[in-house]
Amino acid sequence: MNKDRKISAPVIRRLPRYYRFLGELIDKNIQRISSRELSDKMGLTASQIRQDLNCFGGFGQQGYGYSVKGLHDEIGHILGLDNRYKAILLGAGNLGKAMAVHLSFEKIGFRLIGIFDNDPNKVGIKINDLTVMNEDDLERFCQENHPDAAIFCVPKSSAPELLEKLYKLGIRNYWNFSHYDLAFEHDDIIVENVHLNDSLMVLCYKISDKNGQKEN
Amino acid sequence: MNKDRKISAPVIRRLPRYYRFLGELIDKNIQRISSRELSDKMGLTASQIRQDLNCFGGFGQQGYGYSVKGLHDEIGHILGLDNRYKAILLGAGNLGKAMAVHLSFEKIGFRLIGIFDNDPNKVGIKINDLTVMNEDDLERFCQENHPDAAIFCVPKSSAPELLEKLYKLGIRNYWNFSHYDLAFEHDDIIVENVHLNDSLMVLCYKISDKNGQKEN
DNA sequence: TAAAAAATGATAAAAAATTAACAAGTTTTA
DNA sequence: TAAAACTTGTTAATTTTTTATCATTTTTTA
Repeated sequence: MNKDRKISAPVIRRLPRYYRFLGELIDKNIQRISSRELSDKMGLTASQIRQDLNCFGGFGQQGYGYSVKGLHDEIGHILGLDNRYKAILLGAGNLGKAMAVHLSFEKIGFRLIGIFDNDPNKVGIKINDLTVMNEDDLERFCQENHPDAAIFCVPKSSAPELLEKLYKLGIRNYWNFSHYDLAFEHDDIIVENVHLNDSLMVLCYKISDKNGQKEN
Repeated sequence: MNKDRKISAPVIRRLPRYYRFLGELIDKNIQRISSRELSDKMGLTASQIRQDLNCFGGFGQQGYGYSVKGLHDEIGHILGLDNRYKAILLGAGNLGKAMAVHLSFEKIGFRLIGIFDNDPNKVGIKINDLTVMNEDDLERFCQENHPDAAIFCVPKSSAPELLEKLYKLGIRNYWNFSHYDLAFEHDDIIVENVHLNDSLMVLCYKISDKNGQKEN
């Protein structure tokens, strides 16, 4: 699929953003766009957009630009959004519930097939059309359904142990919300982190930095 | 405070992670650490750690290393975590509620002082010790309380309009969860984005990429 | 229909970020 | 107490990422 393997992380992280902006253009019924116009909208350089896209192939046409729909589809395909990776959610607390309800998994490559919690009060609750299961059912469930990925919405304290359990059950891909860095015990797992605390701290830094500059 | 202004974004984004790891060392009663040891734990190079820290000053000592507690405090201070920036939360849906309940604002530079929603069914609900207010009360509330930052947990569709409202009320700092890029209408605002969709798409890419490599 | 304008993809240049190397100083060991 | 082992902060080298340039092709205009 890819031109020649190993796309750099910065490029990959920009792809979803391209995808989003192109989606908005589709909604506005715009059919073609040049790297220049897109760069204006997105606050990037046109050069960067062309460079990024050319990691995967020449999707544009000289003198014309890019087909919005065509490029949107291409990027969706590059990201693998046409997959339906089976995901299970660990932790049905506020955060886990929010993720289950808030996200449109089906549009972005996943299907949520199970929700687990070890709190008996949570077991049995319905979220979307799934019933929260006890963590004791994990083994049976995984053997029957072979989930591809796990969404980690558990407290830091239970993260390491739970990771081991899931690793033994064959799960290698993780979306991690716990305030804990997975991925050190095993070198064959993929982890995408959402460190909310870290993000808020960065905002705190930026605010403090701005205020500091004013004072100078 | 800073040695000489303008710290690069990659460095800033690593600071919370250093802070977290140092916090764990404190919990384990470890009092000193070398850049080498820390780099092993964190999966970085020792050189990078020393380089990063030296953006802000020489916190270590030759032959000894760094005082864990001292460095933790320094980084917390650099991040501005000793502030209590007043934050309001917009959107008391699943996601907003999760943020309010899940995060320890007070430990990371903020204080949550108000929650707003435009859904009458949500107004009046208690989250933590705050009662959800109607968005019509925003103006009065802001004039009385002067919040420093807004946490954006609203749907994409209402994001642009709400941003304008808050901008007019003087709010310049945003933590953005909406699937929308703020920060183009105004060049004097600070936005820290948490694009959950984007993050999940990146995971999707990584999984697809790994599978693709296997097939090759 | 011919010239001008516009736009890509590719290559080259520049800038930024990471890693390596090392002098200078501290701690530990024997 | 003297030598060996460590470790930082800094400077240099390397690598990565971003930006600029330009030949080539397409579209638009007159």
